[in-house]
Amino acid sequence: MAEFITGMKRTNYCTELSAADAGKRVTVNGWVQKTRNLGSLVFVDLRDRSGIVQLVFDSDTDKDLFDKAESLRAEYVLAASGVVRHRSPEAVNSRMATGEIEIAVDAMRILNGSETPPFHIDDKVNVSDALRLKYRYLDLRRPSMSRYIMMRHRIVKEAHDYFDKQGFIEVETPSLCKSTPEGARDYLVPSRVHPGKFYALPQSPQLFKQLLMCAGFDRYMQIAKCYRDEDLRADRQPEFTQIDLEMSFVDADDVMTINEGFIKRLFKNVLDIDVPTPFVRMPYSEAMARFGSDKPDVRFGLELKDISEFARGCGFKVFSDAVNAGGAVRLICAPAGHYTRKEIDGLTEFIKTHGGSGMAWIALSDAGVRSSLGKVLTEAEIAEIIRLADAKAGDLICIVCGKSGPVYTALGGLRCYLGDKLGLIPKDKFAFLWVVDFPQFEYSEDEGRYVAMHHPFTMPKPEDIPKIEAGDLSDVKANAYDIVLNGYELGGGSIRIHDSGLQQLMFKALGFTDEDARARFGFLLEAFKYGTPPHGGMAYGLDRLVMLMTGSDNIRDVIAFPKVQNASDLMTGAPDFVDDGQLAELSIACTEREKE
RNA sequence: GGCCCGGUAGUUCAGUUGGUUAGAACGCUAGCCUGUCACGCUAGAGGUCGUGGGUUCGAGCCCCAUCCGGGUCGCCA
Repeated sequence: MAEFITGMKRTNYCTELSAADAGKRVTVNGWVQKTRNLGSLVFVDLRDRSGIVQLVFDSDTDKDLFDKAESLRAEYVLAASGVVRHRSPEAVNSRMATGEIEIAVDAMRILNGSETPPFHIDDKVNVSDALRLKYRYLDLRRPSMSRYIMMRHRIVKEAHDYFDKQGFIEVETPSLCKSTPEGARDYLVPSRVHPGKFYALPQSPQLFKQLLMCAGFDRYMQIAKCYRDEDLRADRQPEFTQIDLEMSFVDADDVMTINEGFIKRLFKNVLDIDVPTPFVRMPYSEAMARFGSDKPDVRFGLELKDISEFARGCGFKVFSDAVNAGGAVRLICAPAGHYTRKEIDGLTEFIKTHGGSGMAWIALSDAGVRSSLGKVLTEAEIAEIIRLADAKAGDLICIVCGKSGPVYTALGGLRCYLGDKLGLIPKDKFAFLWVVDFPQFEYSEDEGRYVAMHHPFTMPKPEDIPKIEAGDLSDVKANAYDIVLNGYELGGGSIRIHDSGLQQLMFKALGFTDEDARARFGFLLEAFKYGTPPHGGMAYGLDRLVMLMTGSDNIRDVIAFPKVQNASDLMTGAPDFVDDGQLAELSIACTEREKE
């Protein structure tokens, strides 16, 4: 039977205690990490969120209390009082923060028992993700996990503090919104009082923050929950958090500069790392050409090279056809290594699963040049590729051809894969940059029209507005910027359109009829009539930011209660069926469901 | 929607060409132990081999389907 805590509340967290506290009587509250029973001497490692301290019960301990100590099991919840004392020199544990001391317990209450947990609460223990997530509250007791969650708190606090100092005001925006047409799939919420109508959960507070600028708040920020009903990834959850901000009377430089200040302060205060500013600002076209990605990891080289001009006239029809069809032939040159045929085949397989149709290769081994192109190109042509690739003995040239986009995807992916595999990536480095000058539009094969690359409220570069008016959307640049860290898109933003005429032109360019535009965004166009200031902003993916700052490789680790790949919650079982009465109330027809 | 990897004790895993009673470590239970901190020693319990079919004299192993978990491409304005 559980005992009460009355009179035995914590005086200190476990790791607050040190040799300086010797002789002091303290009370600690926490969980039993481990007991070591040596017969007439019992040690208990007690854990709270700060860490571990050792409790001792020995021959001086009252008999009943000693028996109680012997009955303790892992994860029992204790309140223990006693005197802090030095350990004898040979008993000091230098691997432990509190290894110089222990608490000689003279009073203890068992506040709760515990069944043997399904896995040991310890960072050293490997446990499957599924089990960890089913018992997330136990997983979160592990020191590394609790450290992640506590660091997340500090990061959020830094964001609040910094932007507050810069004059930003936090405003909450609605979770029950109007469904937006373009972009990600919405999570829908049925309305009870409006049969057949639905709210959508916000993909971002985009329009609300623009309207806050219209309202004159000038500088807004919010830690905002966002929802996108798309498939998950290691760095993507359906429900995620943004550090969202918007500013009036600014241009893109102002937004970038104030955010460089944020990153600088954040990394200094949380990780004690000095991030040099300003960040490199790299045009989108350069990022793609050099790294095959709009979120390049610039911690290492292994850059792409374009050999389309050579390929156009070469003897290999697959290459020349690709170029003449408007595509490209590009390569990366992997540094000296011993590339076996099996490894090369593995790389080819990688290319095929990352959008490429195949991979040609040239290996410069000591024994001579081996190549998949030996039968289709002359020796001189192969020598020319080697020259263009600037390849040296031992290098492996990987060549991919086809439509430009897939070639970038495949080689950009291969670049990161090889960079990691060859150990070229300095793991302790944080390499920030801005990617700027994004295209305003991209052509969607699926929809057979141009769609907004960022979103339809993004300001085009002023000099490109005539192109939109002329109906040529192929080469319009946006006044947009992404902040990129180590190959991850950490956030992005833009200067927004604040003029109703220009906004209407954008909607028209995107193929919305006037009725469409009015039905979906009439409130925005309406607002633009009443003196909306020029404005712009950005949003960070907070979860990704925390993931990168903690050095974790999975976004689930920095979210207290995340979802698994099929977007379900293994702990609560969400989503789940609801009863027919609930559905009826929402005017939703009952569908066939599998009965157990 | 496609592709790849995985599912064996509470946990992490091993399990040979399909062949007797499916193993190890840790954990758990009981006993012993005064300086442990990966405590030690002794003994013990613990298995629907994800699930359902099939092939076979015989299936953890082979085949088919399916569920679950992970990664990824598409997707993510």
